[in-house]
Amino acid sequence: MQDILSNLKITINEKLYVKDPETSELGRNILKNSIELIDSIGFEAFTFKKLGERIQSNESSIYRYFENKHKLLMYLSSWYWSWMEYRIVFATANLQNPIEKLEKAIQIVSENISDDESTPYINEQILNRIIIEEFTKTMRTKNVDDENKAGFFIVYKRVINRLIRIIEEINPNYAYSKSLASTVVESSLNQQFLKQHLKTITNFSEEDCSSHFFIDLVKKTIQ
Amino acid sequence: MQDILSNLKITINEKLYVKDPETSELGRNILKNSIELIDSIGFEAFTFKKLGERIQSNESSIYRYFENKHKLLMYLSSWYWSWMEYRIVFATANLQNPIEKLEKAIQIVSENISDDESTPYINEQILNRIIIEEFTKTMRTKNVDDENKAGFFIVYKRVINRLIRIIEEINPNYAYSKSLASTVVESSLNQQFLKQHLKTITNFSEEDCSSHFFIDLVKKTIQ
Amino acid sequence: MQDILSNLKITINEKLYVKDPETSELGRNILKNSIELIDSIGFEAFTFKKLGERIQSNESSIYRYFENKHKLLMYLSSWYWSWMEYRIVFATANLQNPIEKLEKAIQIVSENISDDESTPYINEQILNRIIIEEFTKTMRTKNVDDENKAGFFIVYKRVINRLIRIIEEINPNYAYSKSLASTVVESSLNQQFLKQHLKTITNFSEEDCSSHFFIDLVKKTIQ
Amino acid sequence: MQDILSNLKITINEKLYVKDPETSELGRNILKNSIELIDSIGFEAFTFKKLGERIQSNESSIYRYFENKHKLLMYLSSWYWSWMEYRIVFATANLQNPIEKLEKAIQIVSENISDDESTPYINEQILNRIIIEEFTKTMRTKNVDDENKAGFFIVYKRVINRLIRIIEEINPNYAYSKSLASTVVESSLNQQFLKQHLKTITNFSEEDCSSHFFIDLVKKTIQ
DNA sequence: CATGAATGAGGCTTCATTCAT
DNA sequence: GATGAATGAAGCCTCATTCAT
Repeated sequence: MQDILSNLKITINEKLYVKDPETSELGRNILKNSIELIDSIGFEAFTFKKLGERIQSNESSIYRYFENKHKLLMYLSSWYWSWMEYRIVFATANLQNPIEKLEKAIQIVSENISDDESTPYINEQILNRIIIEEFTKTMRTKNVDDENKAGFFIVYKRVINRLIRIIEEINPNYAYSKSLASTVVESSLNQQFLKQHLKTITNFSEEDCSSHFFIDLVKKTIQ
Repeated sequence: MQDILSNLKITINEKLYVKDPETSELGRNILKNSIELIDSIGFEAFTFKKLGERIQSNESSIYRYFENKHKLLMYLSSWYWSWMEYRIVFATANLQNPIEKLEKAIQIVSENISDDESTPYINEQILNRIIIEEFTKTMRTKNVDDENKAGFFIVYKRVINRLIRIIEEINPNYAYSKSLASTVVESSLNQQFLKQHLKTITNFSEEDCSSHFFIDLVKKTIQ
Repeated sequence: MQDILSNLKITINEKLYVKDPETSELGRNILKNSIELIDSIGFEAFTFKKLGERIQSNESSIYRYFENKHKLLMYLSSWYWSWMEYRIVFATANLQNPIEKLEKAIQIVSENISDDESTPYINEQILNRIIIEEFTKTMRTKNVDDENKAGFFIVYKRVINRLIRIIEEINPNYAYSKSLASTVVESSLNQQFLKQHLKTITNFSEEDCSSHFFIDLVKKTIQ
Repeated sequence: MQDILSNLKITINEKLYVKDPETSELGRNILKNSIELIDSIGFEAFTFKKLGERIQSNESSIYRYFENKHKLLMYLSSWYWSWMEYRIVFATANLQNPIEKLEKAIQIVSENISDDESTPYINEQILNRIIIEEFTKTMRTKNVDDENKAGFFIVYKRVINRLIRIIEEINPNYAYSKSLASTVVESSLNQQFLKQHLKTITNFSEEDCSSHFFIDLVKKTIQ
C-alpha cells in the first residue's frame, strides 16, 4: 500500500492554495510544521507568524502558499479525507461481499490512525488529531454555503458517498442511507474526541477504537 | 408546561457568569440580544463592542456580567441543555414503558424547535440555531479538560445520561449505551446542520426532522 | 473676528468622525498633532502609529475618533473650508457693491494664511500648507462619487458657490460662472504650490500672493 | 499627423526607467497594461504584482524596466505631456496670427481626447483619464523638489512654456503670463475631473469640452 | 534577459480588557 | 452598579524589493 501512495499524488482543490505546497521544499515544510503546530497549540492560537518562526521563514512567505490560515486548514482537511478515501478504495477493492466491504470501510473510518510512512511531510497520526479537534469547526462558519459551492467539502462528501453506496448495495430499501453514512463518519470523529476528553459519555478508552460499535449499529439498522 | 417553566428558573453554573444576567433588565437584554446577534453574524464576528452598540450600552457594562464571549456562549449552551433536559423530564414523566420513554426523549432531542413563549428574553428557536452552529466548537478547545472539570459541560452530559439510562433500562446488556446516546444527541445536531448546508449527505430537508431515523436506529441497535 | 470664532463652533459632517474630536482633550490633541505631523512628513508617510507615538498615546486610541487616516484628512479639509467660508461671509457682510464683494472673496481665498489665534488646537497656517499639498489628492480617488454623495465635499462646494453667486450678481449673463469660480479656488491653491516648488511657471514668489492676478482675471473675464 | 508620430519616437527622461520599455515586447506590454490597470483600479491599488498577473509575467520582470510604480507613472505622464507638446507644435506650426495660435494651443490642451491610432501600445484616451486623476498627485509629494531637479517635470513645464510664449507674443506687457498659462493647463484637467464627479461646480457636462471657456478667459485677461 | 521564489518591514485594524468617574 | 474613555498587544495582510537561477 505504501508503495502505491508514494507514487500517487493526492490532488487538492486548486482554490485552496495560491501555490501548490507539495511542489517545493518550503511548501512541504509548511505542511509538516503547520500540522505539528496546530496540534500543539490549537488552531485558534495558530498564526502564520508563529509558523514562520518555527520554520525560520517569514510570515509573508507562507502567504505565497495559502491565502489565510483557514484555507490552510481546509487544505489539510482535504488531504486527510482524500487519504481516507484512498484507504477505503484500496481496502474494499475486489471484495465481493458488500457486508465485508461495509465492515472494512467503517473500520477504516473509525480506527485509530498511525503514521503512514510513505508521505514524509504529512504525519497522519497527528493530522488525525487535528481533524478530530478542528474539522467540524471548519464547516460551522458563515461561509459554508459558498465554500461548499466552491467544492471545499467535495472530498469529505465523496468519502460519505462511498459509504452510502455500500449501504444501498446491502439494502436498497433502507430509507436513510445518507444520514446513516454521515452519522457514522462524523460520530466516529466525535467518539474519538469523547474518549480523550469527556470520558463519561463514551464506552471507549483511549486505546480502543469504536469500529465494532459502528459496524454493529449499521448492520442492525439496515438489516 | 409554560406555566411551570415561568415559575421554575433554570440554574446555571455560577462560574459561567460574574453577575447573574437573569436578575436585571440589562442582564436579560444581554441574553436576548446576544442570541440574536450571534445568530445573525456568527460567533467569530460577535464582539462585546457590537453587542454593546446593539443594546445601546457600553462594552464594559457587559463585562459586569460575563468575563468574556466564550463564557457567554457557555452560559447560553448550558441554558439550552437545561431547557432540553427539563423538556425530556416532563415528556417522559409518568411513562411506564421504557420504549415509549426512549421514543419521546429522542424525539425531543431531534425535533425542530420553536420558541417557547414562557421565557421572554430567550428565543429557543434562535438559540437552537446557535447551538447547531456553535456548540461543538465550544468543546473543541485547548481548555476542554479544565472546563469539563469546572463543570461547564455538566448539563450536556446530564441530558446524555438520561438517554443512557433509558437505553440501559431497555437492554442492560447492550455494550455501548454511552456511545450510542452521545452519538444520537450529537448527530441530531449534525443532521440539522447538514439539512441546511450539505444537503446531499442527509436524507432530510429543512422542514423534516430526523427523529424517526434516530428512534429506528436506536431501537434496532439495542434490540 | 477672533472673538466670534471662539464662540462659534465649526460643524463637521458627522460621518467623518467616530467621536467628535473637539469634545475631548485627546481629540483636540489628535487634531493639533495630526496637522503638524502631516505637514512635516507628508500624508503618505503619516500613520496613526506615528501620531500615537507623538501624542504619547496608543494607535488604537485614535481609532476611537477617526476610522482611518483618510477620514481624518477629510475632517481637516472640511474644517479648513468651513473656516474659509466663515471668513468670506464675515469679510463680505454688509458690502453693497458686488465688485467689492468679489475682490474681498477672491482675496481671502488666495491670500497667504497666518494662524488664527482663536482656535488653539488648529494652526491655520500649517493647515493651509496641508491643504495646498493634499487637498486635491483627497478628491482624486476611486470613491469620490460615494464620498461626494455622503457630503464630504459639501463645504468645499459651498465656498465655490458663494463665489459663483457673487459672479452672477455682477454679470448674470456670463455663461461659465461655475467653472470660473471653481478654477479660481482650485488654481489659487495651485499657484501657492507652484511658487514653492515649480517656480518657473508662476509669476509669484513665496511672499507674494496671487490675489491681484485672480481678481484681475475674473473681473476682465466677466466684464 | 499619424504618419509622423509613428516615425517619431517620444523621448523620455532616462532617469525614469531602468530599461527603455519601448524597445521590447514585454516593455510595450507593461506600458499598455499599466495604463489599463491604473485606469481600472486606480494608482493607489495598482501594484507591480497585479500588473505581473495581468501580463502573465512575474513582478520581478517589471523591475527590469521601472524602479517602482511612481517612476512608471512619471514615465506615463512624461509620455502624455510629450505627446501633448507634439500636438501643439504641429497644430500651431506655420500659423502667423498669435491669437490663432493661442486658440489652437488652448483647444488642444483642453479638448476631449480620443485614441491616437499611431501608437498601438499607448491608448491616449485612457491615458488622459489617468492624467486627470493622477497627475497632480504626482507632484504633491515630499520629493517634488528633487524630482523637479532631476527633470521629471520638464516636459510638463515645456508645454506650459509654449503657452507662456504665445501669451507674451500677444501681450508682452501682461504681468502674469506664467501664472495664467499654468492655470489654464492645470485647470483644464480640473474641469475634466469636475464634469465627471463634482458636476455642480462646473458648467460642462461629460461630452462638452472647456476650450471656449479658457480661450475666452485668456483673451479677455491679456487683451 | 527574464523570471520564480522568498522575504522583511510595516500598515491598518480589532479585540479584549482596564481604569476612572 | 453602570458606563465612557483609553489602551496594549496582536492579528492579518500586502508591498516593494532582492536573490538565485
